[in-house]
Amino acid sequence: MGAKSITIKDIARELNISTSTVSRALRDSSEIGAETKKRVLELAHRLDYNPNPVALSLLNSQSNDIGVIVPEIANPFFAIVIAGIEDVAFAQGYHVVIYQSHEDYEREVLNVKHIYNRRKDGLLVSIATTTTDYSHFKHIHDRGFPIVFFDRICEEIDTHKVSVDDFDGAYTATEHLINQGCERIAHVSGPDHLLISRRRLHGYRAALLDYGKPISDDWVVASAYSPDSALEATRVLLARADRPDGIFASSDNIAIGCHAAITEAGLSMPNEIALIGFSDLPMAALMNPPLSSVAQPAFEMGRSAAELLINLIRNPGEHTTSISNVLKTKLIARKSSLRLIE
Amino acid sequence: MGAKSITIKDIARELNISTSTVSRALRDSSEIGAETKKRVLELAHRLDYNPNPVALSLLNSQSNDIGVIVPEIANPFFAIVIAGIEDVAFAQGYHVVIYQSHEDYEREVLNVKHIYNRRKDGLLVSIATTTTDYSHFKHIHDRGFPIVFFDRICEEIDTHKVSVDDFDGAYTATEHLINQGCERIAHVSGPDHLLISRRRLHGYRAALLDYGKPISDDWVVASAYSPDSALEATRVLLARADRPDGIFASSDNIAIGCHAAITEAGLSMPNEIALIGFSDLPMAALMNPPLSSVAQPAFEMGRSAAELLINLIRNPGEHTTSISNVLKTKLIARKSSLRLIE
DNA sequence: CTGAAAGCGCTAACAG
DNA sequence: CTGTTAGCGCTTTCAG
Repeated sequence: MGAKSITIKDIARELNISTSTVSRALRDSSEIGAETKKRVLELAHRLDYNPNPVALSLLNSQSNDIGVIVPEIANPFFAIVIAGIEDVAFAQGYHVVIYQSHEDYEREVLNVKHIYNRRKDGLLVSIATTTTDYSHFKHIHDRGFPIVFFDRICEEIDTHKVSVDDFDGAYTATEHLINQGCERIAHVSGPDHLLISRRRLHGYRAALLDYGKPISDDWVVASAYSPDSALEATRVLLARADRPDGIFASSDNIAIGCHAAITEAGLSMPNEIALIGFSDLPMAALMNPPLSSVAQPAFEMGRSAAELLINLIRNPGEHTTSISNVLKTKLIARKSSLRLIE
Repeated sequence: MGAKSITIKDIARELNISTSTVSRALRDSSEIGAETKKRVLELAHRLDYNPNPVALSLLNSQSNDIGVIVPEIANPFFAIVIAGIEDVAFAQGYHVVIYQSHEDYEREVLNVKHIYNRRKDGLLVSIATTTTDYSHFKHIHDRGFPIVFFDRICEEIDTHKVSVDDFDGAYTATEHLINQGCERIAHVSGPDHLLISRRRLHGYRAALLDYGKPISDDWVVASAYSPDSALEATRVLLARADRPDGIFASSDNIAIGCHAAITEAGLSMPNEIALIGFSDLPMAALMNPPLSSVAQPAFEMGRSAAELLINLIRNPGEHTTSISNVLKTKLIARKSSLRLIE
């Protein structure tokens, strides 16, 4: 198993002093003689002593780790959020441990257990699409474990949350399609039970209503947040007699599927049909035609969530009201929807 | 800090037996009476008892966690490799803890320390581009800590490695450009000190040599493995009097930069200039024109690396020769390079 | 079949 | 200023 790592005991023996003295010297306690302190520090350095974090963790029931659960790290949106989280956490001396639920409820439950049992100091989470029961979160939240939700938040639990203004972003996207002259605007939505899906759907409906455009359930098709699923859904949409001339997709991943279906059907973007997504992932600009989208401040979302969590960790018990930080989105118009020169 | 979690001590007290008996009953030891065993198990279940993994970890100096260090999870190639790793690890009862070096040497050193100190059971790593000193790996490897390198491997350390046949993949890509009628073939390479960069460069050179095509250092420009860096490099290349009519990019991320530069210069792909990348990331097919590439079996690479590592963990000391698993690549020809109908 | 005791590495009262 | 003791939660000899 390899050479044993050295402990304060080794240092104590070598120096003929007690382990507590070594411990105190290492932590630069004021009640240790300058001379002793120096000798300890020197030997520790020479021996390349490293405190055993596991022992610390057992002692304090804390780890300086914060757990993050996302559906998929392969999704660039989440990768960027994580970068934001790490940015703050690292600066505050926390290490970020990443977990993937793979959109699977069972896996999410396992991850939560792992995080709780391993004495992580807190949890940042964006819930899986298959999750409809929140008792695993409730369970640890009731025991005082710090949780902050981001993006795919859970309304049922009273704690801090960070999200974007999905309604507003969706409204703006739909409005944009209307401004470009679209008359029959469809929506490929995300899974129903996800709050972000519903909010985006509502924003879409509200814009149509405000502008007196036709609204119909036939124009709204549900899809998972994946290109494959969206491809299928869009095919159905395009096969209709009253084919839409504009599509607002609930995410860029969905928009990729729409994009493929439109290309496959031989329709021209944006003239025969205009398309806009949500998130503005890096690849949006690389598509052909480049995909319009609603940009989300992913990095900022990660930063904010991490800040709120660390606050919760450091000031436990302070039963102030839970904060819901709602970030602004930004419309990015590209060729997939730009019919007019603005 | 919330309700204390319950321990074997609680169970012991409740049942008026000793903790050791509880411990044994829980582990289904053969030397415990069926009756006692039943009562313990029942109470444990009723109380929702969970063993404290931190205590176990302190006791055994192991954690059932394996650490993985990648440059960036936002890179889909690594995200897929990780999925492969998780696939194997999860089935074997290990949890995968993901670390990012962000291509930063200092960060990589920190990650390695964390993994070693936290008593992770092993390390899977693809090294950062800025890493030129391998002593942090050497240090823990010398102490018997199990390490397996994948993709960006480190030759200096004698342990298992998983990579693809970079030379062969590069040769095939270059050969493909030659077959498509390219005469002046350039290469946008990755950082020099990365083995994969050098191997791909050599494959490129070998193909040109074999087919009697012109070879020149002017045709080879170095770039970081990022679109931005490649964009700059390609601009220089395209500004040359003897502009190339084919480019082999050392990775898809580099190819994205080449793609942008070519489009920016108003050149047509593949007729005026053909382009091929390396990795076949999902986005390659979505570009316009779709990007040709050399597919790497990323998932398989993850699986293989995890298997080798778990083997190393479970059979320590067995000083058999280190295995180098070299996986095959596959040419994926798309419109960015296909001039002829094959 | 079961209990008492020691110990993983470290810190924090409690004595000197 | 420094040492002794106890304990975080668990397993594992060693004694019954």
